[in-house]
Amino acid sequence: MATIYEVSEAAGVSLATVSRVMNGNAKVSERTRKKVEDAMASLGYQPNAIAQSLASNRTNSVGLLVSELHGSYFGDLMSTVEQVLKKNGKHVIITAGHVDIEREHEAIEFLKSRRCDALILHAEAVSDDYLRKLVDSKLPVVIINRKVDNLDDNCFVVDNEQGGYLATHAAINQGHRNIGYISGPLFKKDASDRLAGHKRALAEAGIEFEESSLFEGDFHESSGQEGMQYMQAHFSKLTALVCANDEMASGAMTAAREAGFDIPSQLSIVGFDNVLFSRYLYPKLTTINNPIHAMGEMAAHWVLQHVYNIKSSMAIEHLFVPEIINRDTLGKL
Amino acid sequence: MATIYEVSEAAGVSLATVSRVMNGNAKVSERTRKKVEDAMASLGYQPNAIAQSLASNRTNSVGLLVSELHGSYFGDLMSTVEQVLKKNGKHVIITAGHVDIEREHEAIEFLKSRRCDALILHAEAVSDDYLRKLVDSKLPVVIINRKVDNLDDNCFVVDNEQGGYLATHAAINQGHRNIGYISGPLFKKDASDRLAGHKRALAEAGIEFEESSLFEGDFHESSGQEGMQYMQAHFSKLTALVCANDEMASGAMTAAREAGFDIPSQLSIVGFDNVLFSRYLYPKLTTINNPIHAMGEMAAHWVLQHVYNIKSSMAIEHLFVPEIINRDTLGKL
DNA sequence: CAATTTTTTGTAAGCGCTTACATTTGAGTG
DNA sequence: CACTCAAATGTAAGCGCTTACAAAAAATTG
Repeated sequence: MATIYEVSEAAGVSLATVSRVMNGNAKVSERTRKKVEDAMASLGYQPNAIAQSLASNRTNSVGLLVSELHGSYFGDLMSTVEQVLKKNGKHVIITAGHVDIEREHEAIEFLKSRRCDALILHAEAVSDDYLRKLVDSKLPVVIINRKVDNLDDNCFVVDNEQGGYLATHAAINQGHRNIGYISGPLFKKDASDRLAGHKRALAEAGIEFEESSLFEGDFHESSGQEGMQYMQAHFSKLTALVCANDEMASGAMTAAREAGFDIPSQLSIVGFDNVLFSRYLYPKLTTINNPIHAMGEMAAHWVLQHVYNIKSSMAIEHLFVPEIINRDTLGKL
Repeated sequence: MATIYEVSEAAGVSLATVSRVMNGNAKVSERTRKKVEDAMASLGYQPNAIAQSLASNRTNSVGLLVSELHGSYFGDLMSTVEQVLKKNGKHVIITAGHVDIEREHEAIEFLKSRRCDALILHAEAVSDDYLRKLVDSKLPVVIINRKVDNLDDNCFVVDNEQGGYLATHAAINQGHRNIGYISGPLFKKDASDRLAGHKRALAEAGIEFEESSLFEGDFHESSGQEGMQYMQAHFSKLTALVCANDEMASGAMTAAREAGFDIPSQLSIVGFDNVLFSRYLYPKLTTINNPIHAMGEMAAHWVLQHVYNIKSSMAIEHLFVPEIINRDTLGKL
């Protein structure tokens, strides 16, 4: 692997000059630029990014923490962030935190040790305090899908409460009054916010919230099935079921079908997130759009603007509004 | 951010000693080790991985190229590889090639410039020659889901021909004789191998392959729909449809349903890959298991053994056998 | 206890770049 | 053509580590 020395020798110029043509910042005469470029080409020179980073204290890479590497939600997020950043010559280092405080910690430390220029975090387990300290340390950080007090400028969130409201409101609009709800793990802010929205819609329509109508799931497919089974046992009067994410909605649909319900004529279902596969389900899932794509894009642009001084026409917004996607699983009562 | 100098000063030892306790390779007396560790702790010292890499010519990171960052198939792959490697203190740098020769090239160059210790590639667009050169360059490379001549030791593949055979064979076993086939883009080896298997099953059963029974798709959902429409127009006698991946099977199912077919009583469908969502489909998709999880695991272990000398009990196998997953979309004729 | 061997520690030369600063080159003047 | 001044190039000091090699300290031996 050729080094900058060999290039400088082959081109008959100094190290500094080679570096200058590589980075294109300082001025170099046309003639020498040409010589250097020829030398690079003939040697197949490829700069050593590690050495560049060490010398310049800039890695041109941004760290991205997601909870899982698989799953539609994170797939969309990673894909979007990578695309925007790569388009601007920056690179993404992705790590997974697995919603575990230790592992999220470790992942963030890893990203820091790789000297990422900025961090984009979908951190669910670490504490608010930890995140505040991180931001205080002057490392540019953006936080996705989580609102941390005093860190408003760094957070990008969807209005989960409003999303929860919209889902239940849509069901009520179709005449439903006995509405089951499968929530996510309620210690998670987004899960409890969505539930709060559900309750608000209920209250607004003068429907009393019944404890037995609630099943606390874990955002995974299987807990949707369990939730549906729970409903049959404890809240069998339900005509509509609102689920706090699409995975659980899918599980609930399977269980409902196995129990002999036709969807939506006998049971309506509403999901949340609008992940890619929600439209592959049968019937196609009515759900709440979680603008994860828009958030990822925004996060990437924030980094571009704040860290790399690359301006874009995109105005930075911190709160994203969810909206209902009407498909085929919500029917009139 | 504290450096090794500050640690050495605080501990009253030399640079080298600090380095030694960090890496734990050379021997250091208990007393000094303790002093150094205390100094590190009190300074909150975190080694600079960039500097370590430059000095040691070892980054402890392996590059992973996938075609897309989203999608079940790649999600599974990334997840598996990351888990195995992280468990051994190695890190993964993920990039996407988007099945485009330029972008795959670029992605690989990026990984090389980041000085990855090894590369795990799911490269679909670059040429065999390019890959051979890469391997010749002494960079440890493992290639997933692609067989390159003379690179047998570096390739991990599923037997696609056998998979294609199994899918069609299963349909024939259920009495089907008019079997449509939606292939992937045939310039791709895996797509043409699967088709070859399909033809072998046909031939074995004494069924003549008809050109009109074949639709060449692109592995995406929408081409499954198009394929189904094509079948109705040009091969309407079909009673079973074999699709070269689950995405297309899902699209075909949607189109079939819209055309009024009941699955599987009026039309049977078989997929390929057994990605996660195939069991969320309704009816649950009968498909061929593509042991992507096993391949990812194997690839990671190969790297561990060959690059880092970390032995594991896992024996390296290069060919993976597919098998049929019987669910609900294939019925008796 | 001096001599020898072994273990522990220190010294210093890189790794391949960037960049402040110094020097050279080359127009542009009068 | 000597004299400025700006533009182009070169020099050299790091960036924060690792690691041969050398030196010192500790353990062993007769």
